[in-house]
Amino acid sequence: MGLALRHAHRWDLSPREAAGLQARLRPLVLAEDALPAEIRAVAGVDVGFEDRGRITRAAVAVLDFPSLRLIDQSIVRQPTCFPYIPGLLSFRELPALLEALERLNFLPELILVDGHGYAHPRRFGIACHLGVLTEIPTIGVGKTRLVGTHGELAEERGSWIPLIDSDEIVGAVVRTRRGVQPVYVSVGHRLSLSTAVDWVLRCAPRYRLPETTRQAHRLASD
DNA sequence: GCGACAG
DNA sequence: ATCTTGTCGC
Repeated sequence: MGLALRHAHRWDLSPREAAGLQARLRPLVLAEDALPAEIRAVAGVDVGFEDRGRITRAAVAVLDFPSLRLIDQSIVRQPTCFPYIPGLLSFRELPALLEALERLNFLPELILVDGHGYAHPRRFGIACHLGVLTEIPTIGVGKTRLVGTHGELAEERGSWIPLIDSDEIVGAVVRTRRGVQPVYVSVGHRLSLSTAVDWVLRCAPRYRLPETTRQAHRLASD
């Protein structure tokens, strides 16, 4: 309860129609800080698959901030409705994820998504899509690159450099832990890139991936 | 036509 | 994402 979809739409679209919808929703993304003054709960969302991909399992882990203790969770299983197509990930994972969010007892003020946000071919990755539909601030945290190039990143935790695509800064390559591969951070909705990087570092005090993502992944996997 | 390609 | 054993390093 409490979750009101601002721009709900149909999900039974062809890949071509899906790409067109992304272009239509893209202008709704706000890449400026518009978060609540106090953030008490941060959530991580992730999706796993069963039965060789026929079943989609979406999970949401809500953590108290700054303790990062799990305070609420939700797991939803649904028949998979869309194939995996690079650039159209949200049409495969969001239906189940939105259902999981609706079943939450406590809504978070910020969501870290497993996948890119603005660092996307049409600047509308799954983090942007989820943010625009729910109006909850979101951050895209990818484990691998979808678009863009970047230079050498310093080794120390906390260092970051811009991710550039078509002469535009679309995200940041962030070192959340020394000696491990960086993560790709980008704006989802209602915050700036630097604020997004700050929150990812605050939520990933020890491991490569944010605690939010780790918890959600655990729920969506085993 | 030849690669690249989130999860 | 998922299918899968051992292995290198702190």
